[in-house]
Amino acid sequence: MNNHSEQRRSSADIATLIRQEIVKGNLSFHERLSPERKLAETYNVARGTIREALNRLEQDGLVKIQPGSGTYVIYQSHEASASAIEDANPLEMMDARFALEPHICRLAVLHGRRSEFDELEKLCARMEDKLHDPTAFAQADTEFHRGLAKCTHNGLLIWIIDQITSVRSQDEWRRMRHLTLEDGIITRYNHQHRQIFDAIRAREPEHAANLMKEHLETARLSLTRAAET
Amino acid sequence: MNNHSEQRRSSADIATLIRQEIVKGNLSFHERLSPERKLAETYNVARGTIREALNRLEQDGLVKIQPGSGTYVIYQSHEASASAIEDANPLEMMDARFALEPHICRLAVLHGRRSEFDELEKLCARMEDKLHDPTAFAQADTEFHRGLAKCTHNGLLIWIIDQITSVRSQDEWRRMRHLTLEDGIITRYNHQHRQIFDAIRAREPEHAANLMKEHLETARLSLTRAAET
DNA sequence: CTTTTTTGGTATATTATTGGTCTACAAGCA
DNA sequence: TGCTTGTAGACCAATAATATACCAAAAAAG
Repeated sequence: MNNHSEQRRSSADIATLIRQEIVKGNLSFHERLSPERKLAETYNVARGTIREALNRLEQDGLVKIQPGSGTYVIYQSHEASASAIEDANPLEMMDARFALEPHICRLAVLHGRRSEFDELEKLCARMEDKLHDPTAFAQADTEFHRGLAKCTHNGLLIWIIDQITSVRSQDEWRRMRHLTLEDGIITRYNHQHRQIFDAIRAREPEHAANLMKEHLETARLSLTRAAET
Repeated sequence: MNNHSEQRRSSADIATLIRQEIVKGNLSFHERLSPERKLAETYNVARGTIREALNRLEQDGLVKIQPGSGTYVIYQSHEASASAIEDANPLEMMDARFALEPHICRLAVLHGRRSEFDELEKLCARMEDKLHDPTAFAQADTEFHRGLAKCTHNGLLIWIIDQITSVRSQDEWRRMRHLTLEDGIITRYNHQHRQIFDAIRAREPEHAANLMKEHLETARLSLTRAAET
């Protein structure tokens, strides 16, 4: 409304201005605001006024003031996180894998090359080796499933698997995986992986697809069980 | 708003800069970052600051620090790999649909609501109406298959279908579609769509899935036939 | 294989920056 | 007048960034 440059601005005005910067996304999550002295300069206002505004914003939960360090934005703008794939939940992902991976097994049988099968075998060995290291196992597991996709020689399918995997590697997940990946489960997964691999190398598409379904069913079960605890 | 040149950069700022490099794709999957000392030089900042930033990025799961070796990107940026979808060919897409859509039919039976089925029926009617307008038919067809995905209530699957569809709508495609979409084919598609829809409304998951496989087989055949001419 | 180089990990003293606090003063308003 | 609010400046304590040196593991060179 008013904006004659030489007007005195209240702390509430400043708070509004900075709040707008934040929700508009000019200042994004975890970003540090300019120091109070600098803000005072840019807004042409005394430092005390800035401080009052910032305290207000902190009470509103937009900002965290850390003495000696700075003032940081703690507010997730909706636009930033709404990337559709970002907030897929575990069960959605399992359904997507259920759709894709059995058929990927069939295609792997059809189009896979010996060298790629050798790769898969190495990955099986690595997973069996990492029985007591859930993190390393999970990584090898991801590569195994990606390796299956690579056997199809279908760039689109590989891309889709990669996208799904990128969901899999989100933060919330890592915690859940620690819950689910006990030694017993890993042993079982390894057995299933090996079976799937054998079926593919033996060029038995339907068998491989069915084994994959079993495998995914196992994974889904341990997921839901972990979710209940 | 901040950093008019002469502001001291905090580790948070550095973390933000490097994070941007990664998500923009300047630093891609499995790539090694410059050594810390070098980064300190290029960002004009002390090594400790770089280290703090990198530790942050590691906690965020963007990066893996390997002592004695280097720091590696472990994050696949969506934007960077988006090109993979640009140059997918028709047959790759058909295989992907073969993997996805039959299972989508099963899930549609499980989770679909009456209102969504009504939507599908309208789309069937619209397609039957557009027997002599290939462009309009193709559009309704796309919406029908997307509608099936919506019945699953699985945001991830819907997203994937949308991505695949965006491949479908490329230029080269439209030409091919004119070749393939004669009246006879459209009639046959309509019949199959109607069958699939009936099976879903009758809550017969396997039947619906099999009908979808037939449908896709038909589509693939007319594609390959068009490619030969 | 051994040696050298590179790389991240750690420690520390120093310096600079930043928010926190206090005081004195001026401007606007009831 | 008396109250509130913004201004200006000084100083403090907490924190972070710097600069430097040295270590251990990995990688590269010989």
